[in-house]
Amino acid sequence: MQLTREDWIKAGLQQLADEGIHKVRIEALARLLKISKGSFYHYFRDHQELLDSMLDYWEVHATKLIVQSMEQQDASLEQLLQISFNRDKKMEIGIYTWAKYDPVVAERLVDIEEQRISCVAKLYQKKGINNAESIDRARLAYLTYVGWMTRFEENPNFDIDKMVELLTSFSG
Amino acid sequence: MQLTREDWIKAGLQQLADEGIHKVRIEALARLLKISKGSFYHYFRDHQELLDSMLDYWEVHATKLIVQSMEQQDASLEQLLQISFNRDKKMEIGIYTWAKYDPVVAERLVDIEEQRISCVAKLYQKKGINNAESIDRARLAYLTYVGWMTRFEENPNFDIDKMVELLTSFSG
DNA sequence: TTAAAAACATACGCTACCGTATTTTATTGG
DNA sequence: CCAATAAAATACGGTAGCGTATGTTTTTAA
Repeated sequence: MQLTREDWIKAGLQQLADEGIHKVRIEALARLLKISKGSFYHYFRDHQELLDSMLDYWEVHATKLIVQSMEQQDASLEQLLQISFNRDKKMEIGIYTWAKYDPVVAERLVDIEEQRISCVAKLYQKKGINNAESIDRARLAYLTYVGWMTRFEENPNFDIDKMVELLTSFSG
Repeated sequence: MQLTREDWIKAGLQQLADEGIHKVRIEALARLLKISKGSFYHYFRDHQELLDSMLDYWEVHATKLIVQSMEQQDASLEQLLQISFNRDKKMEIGIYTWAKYDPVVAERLVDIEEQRISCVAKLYQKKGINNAESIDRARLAYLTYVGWMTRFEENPNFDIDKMVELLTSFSG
């Protein structure tokens, strides 16, 4: 079966999730796809173009669509946080770690995370919390999410339910 | 002036903080230290031994000493969080990112973070919060810290004071 | 002072990548 | 069917890094 450009991108993203951005190498992907590396250059000018394409692909498939569906579905704050904390995080943490090495990725991540934060902030407002505090609380929830994503695989002592409970309870 | 083993370790950690673990290369460090790479092998058997030594060094100098001093100095929760959020984080984030690529580093980080968490939990208890909730709140604060460490450089919209305020206020 | 040891420099072979050039095989439209 | 195009394979030269071997300088200790 003939490969497509998208096959290379998916293989790159899979490798990113499994091994990190530094293992996203043309020859390694070619081995995984059981094809010669020569054909890679039919679909991409160079290694960088693959990386760019991977980020584009992820941005559309893993983020924009999710934010949209959350805005539509009218989910509760608790539900949104539970969904966020429970989704498969391997790809996501791969992207975040990648951003630590690539300023272009880092920049695009800021846009995405600000979207996510304002999404959460709206749900805090729905619970009757004022505008300013809603944003602060959304930022806190988001940072907790990033921290959890970073550490939950290595340290199993973090209880999602407890975190969500604390993040969604009012302060006195 | 003659170099020491510690000079190589410090250079390695500096490179880790500045460029990440993947740029901690023998020949790159030799260039930085303005010395030939041949002499590296006088102090270390191989590249891995340098990495091991770097982790040892960091564990002693950046963590054990800090935890000790905090336990002694009888600081408040707010003070501890402020100090944690304000310290230079470049080295720390370098280590955490490194852990994503190296299971040995990841494992040692679990011990360290559990120490830190129980340290924070004790301060929550001092404020009159019961044992179980203190630990949950300490975990929340810790995850927020990790998330903030990961993102604050790229996204300046996170306000430390607001985060500390939310983390230290009681819930109703 | 001088021989041994430590520190440092140089040169080498090896591997894993990159990107290019060239050739071979498949696919497709006229 | 058969050119023309696309896809894939092969072969090449180049770079960066590893670890070893070997040679040179510097330091140390008897």
